[in-house]
Amino acid sequence: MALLNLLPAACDSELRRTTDLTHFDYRVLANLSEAPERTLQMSALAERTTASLSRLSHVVTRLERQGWITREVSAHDARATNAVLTQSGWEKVVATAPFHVQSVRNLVLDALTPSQFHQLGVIAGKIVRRIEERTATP
Amino acid sequence: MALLNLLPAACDSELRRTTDLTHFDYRVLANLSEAPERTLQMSALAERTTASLSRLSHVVTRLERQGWITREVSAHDARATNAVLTQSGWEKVVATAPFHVQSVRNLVLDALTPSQFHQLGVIAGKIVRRIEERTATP
DNA sequence: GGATTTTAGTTGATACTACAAGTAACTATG
DNA sequence: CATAGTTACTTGTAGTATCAACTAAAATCC
Repeated sequence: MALLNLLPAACDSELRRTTDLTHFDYRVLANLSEAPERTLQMSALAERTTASLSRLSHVVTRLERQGWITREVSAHDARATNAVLTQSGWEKVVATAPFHVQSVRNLVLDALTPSQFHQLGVIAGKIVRRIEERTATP
Repeated sequence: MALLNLLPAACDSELRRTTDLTHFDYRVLANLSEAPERTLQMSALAERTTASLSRLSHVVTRLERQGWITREVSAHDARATNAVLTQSGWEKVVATAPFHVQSVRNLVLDALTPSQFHQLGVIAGKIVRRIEERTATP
């Protein structure tokens, strides 16, 4: 429980002191930056960041106001909205990435042996799958 | 990251559907219920729940309004405030505990082998200590 | 081919959290 | 013994998250 309490807060504050992004904001931008055309449909982006569509929508609205993302209606499906990373958003990601990498390295990687780090991945995966099972069929 | 996103939310919602407590609320009440005289100084309670004093103060205010906790000034140090679990608060913990236990069992314990569960404890401990080091001396 | 359901996303109210500033009591120091 | 500093906690504010309700487009079903 201490881990769940402290680690998100720590990830956030290390990032926010230096840049002005939430850790979640960063993940949204980073995911877009890696996508083809720097574009992802909202649903796809929500899945990759494990966020609700509602939460994502609010956050994208904010990031859009800051000029890092734009929205456009999908050509194939008029219900769908694509989030597109702007040039300015791309530059933001590039500028922020080193800080993010270092905070993760400091907080997690350096604290563990390589084997423990691997184990953590396996364990987290199992728990996450468990949660997804349970929330899929209530 | 998915773990950090999903697990707290999952812990919360399983508990909130059935009872009307946040997972953090529960931890506050549970810690008090295990303390001698069902009483803890705010600072001590904050440390046990790994929360800031500010956060705790807000939450205790709410729990106090619901009649589960009362505050009293410490006899030894007039700066210090003790949080005391009321009878009604005690009953709330007793009523809630089974749900809490089962949700943790479902979400975490059942997903892992005993050895993995142990490893998770070790790994979480190392990361938490790391965070505490880093936030102690900035 | 029109009615119903599902999917995709948005929005507004409410509630929680974090940060910063403030108060009051205690301690140490010259 | 006054005063400077620390400790313990509270409170206001502003930003985020969550939930429920809503709109609109697409798919499905007689």
